Amino acid sequence: MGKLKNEFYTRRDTVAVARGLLGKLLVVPNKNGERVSGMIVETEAYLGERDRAAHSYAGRRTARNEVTYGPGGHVYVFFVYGMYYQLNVVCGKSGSPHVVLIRAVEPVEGIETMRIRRGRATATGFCADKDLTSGPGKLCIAFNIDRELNGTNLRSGKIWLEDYRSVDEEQIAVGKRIGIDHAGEDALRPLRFWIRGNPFVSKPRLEISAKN
DNA sequence: AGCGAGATGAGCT
DNA sequence: GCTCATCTCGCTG
Repeated sequence: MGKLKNEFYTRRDTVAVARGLLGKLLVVPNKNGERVSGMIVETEAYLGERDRAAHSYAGRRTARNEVTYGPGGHVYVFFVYGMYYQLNVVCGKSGSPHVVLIRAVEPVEGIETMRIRRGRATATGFCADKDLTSGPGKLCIAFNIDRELNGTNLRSGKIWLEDYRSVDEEQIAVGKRIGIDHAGEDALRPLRFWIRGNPFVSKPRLEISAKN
């Protein structure tokens, strides 16, 4: 169960990384060293300066997205909607600000820890298991991911990815990315990937084709 | 089971 | 000022 090598993030195109991340295990140990982990079931590719949906579109390089201009194999975490964080993996080589957004995982280890953290975000203090990590904001709460992790190397001891399950190509569903209607034609591109039928996928019904 | 509003802050797409 | 790579709750039916 070793951490994924750096080449996983740097050597292939971003779509291949987004597909390849399905079935991998996201691990973020807590302060006691307990493993909190989940299998990635939904991703989106953001293709840098020529992608209207990307933060770096048209060369907008700012303090916020600076780490996306660095080498692949690091984490890009940003704050959105005044309340939520989003976890991304930086891909490719320095100067090419491509990322893959991790949109959903299936809980594997540390599930009780996730229940406590997610319960704090609800009025009742309770969170159904199917809602623990079934969205980009939810999984950041369940894994305690915030801006402190921005820029962290994925081969550090704070957050990493491991091999876990292999996913056949025909299990991968493809669709439009979520929440980027402002991106014009790029909003239609088939850059969202998920494991068909997995109950932790955030919006399963938007499949536009089974193959790329 | 599906919508609309509200929460909340950072960057202007 | 307004727009978000969102989520929860409360209303409808």
